[in-house]
Amino acid sequence: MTVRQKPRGRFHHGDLRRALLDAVAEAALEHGPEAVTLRDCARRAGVAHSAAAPHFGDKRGLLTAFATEGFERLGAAQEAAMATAPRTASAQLTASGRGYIGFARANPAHFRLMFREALLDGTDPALNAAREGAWAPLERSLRAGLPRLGEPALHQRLVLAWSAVHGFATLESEGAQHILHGAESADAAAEACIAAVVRAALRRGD
Amino acid sequence: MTVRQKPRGRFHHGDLRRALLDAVAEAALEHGPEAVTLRDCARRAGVAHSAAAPHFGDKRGLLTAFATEGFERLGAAQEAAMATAPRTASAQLTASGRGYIGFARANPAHFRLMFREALLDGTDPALNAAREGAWAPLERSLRAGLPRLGEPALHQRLVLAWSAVHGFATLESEGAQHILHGAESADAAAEACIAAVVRAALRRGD
DNA sequence: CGCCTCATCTTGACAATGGACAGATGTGGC
DNA sequence: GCCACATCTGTCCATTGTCAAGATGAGGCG
Repeated sequence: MTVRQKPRGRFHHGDLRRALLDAVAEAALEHGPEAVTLRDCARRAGVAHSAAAPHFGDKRGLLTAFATEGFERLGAAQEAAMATAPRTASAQLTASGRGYIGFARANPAHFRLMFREALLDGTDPALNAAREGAWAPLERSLRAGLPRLGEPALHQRLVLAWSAVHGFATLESEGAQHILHGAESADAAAEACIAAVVRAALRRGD
Repeated sequence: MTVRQKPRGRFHHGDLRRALLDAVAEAALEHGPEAVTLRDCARRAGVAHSAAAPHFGDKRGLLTAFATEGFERLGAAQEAAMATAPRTASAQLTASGRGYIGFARANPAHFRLMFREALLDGTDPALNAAREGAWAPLERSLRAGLPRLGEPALHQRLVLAWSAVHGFATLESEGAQHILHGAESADAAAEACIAAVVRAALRRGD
């Protein structure tokens, strides 16, 4: 009756939980996030088609766990970039944006799946915690850079920065590269976008 | 063998093409864009599940036609907003953003489906034409407002504005309202975001 | 060591889906 | 009046996600 969430030891398969999550990454990269199939993931992991049930419950559970891992890595990418940047507010904010867009670029299918709400379990506490954690660095750096701004005004800056960075990453990973980049290189477009966002977000005055 | 009451139209069905597209809109609104089912759409339209083939080919064709219609309406929403706004560059750009976000708000499921590249036929000429047409108003108004800016710099402004407006609309329609709005009203958040984008996009200097 | 509990995994079944096909049925051209 | 053809129906098939029942092996306890 008691369902143990954490499998303690490796069982028949070495680590099926990890193997299945890796299989999701593979499948999402090959055929797109919405085309991920439970049976295909099981095939990739070399197990029967219902072997995922003890670990993730159902397909939604598997994708939710995958998305949770994505949000954790998205937050970590920002933290890593910020750790090696100067402690200036603008440098920290720039690093956060670079980490965000960098993660979306390095893991386009993973990134897209993280925002397919219909495929995920929105009530999962781990997912929500990871999601909050992923957008905390941006909020923290912005709040540190604008200490005297009131709460509502600060929230507006946050929405602006979040929208622009997320919008760029989304458009890029969604197949609209031809629109975004034009004749320029992808990196230059990203850098220009981040710079503009940082300037607008840290602008003085209400 | 359920007896179906056929509407007395010219043909078997009055206008099945339109009925199916409306069914897609209904289904997408109820269960999300990725949960749209060909058979369910056919049921809503009161026809057999293979009746869509002559009109749209397959499911992807149906969704592609639906997305195409969405891009056309997205462009029209911006044009309509711009037509009633002053001819100032900033007013035109603001109106364009309002039209964009307004469409995404009024048709959240439609808007989301338009950017599910994996569900659409990216080679469809009508889709691509409508997509270009939808983002033309923003480019036109920005280009008119910055006549002396060089091409690459102008492109960067375009990317910034497009990213921020699209990012806001995406986050809002993707179920991240709790993050975006905070204690504020949704309209205030949108207006503040648009205002910041217009200010940043029309800023003088490279 | 022997056994026993239980999580893990397999097999088989089921309903639902998308696509393909042959055939019925109405529409418009001749 | 008659025929070519687009439209629509019913049926079949492979695939999918989920469930139920059974096999398998790990680790605890005597």
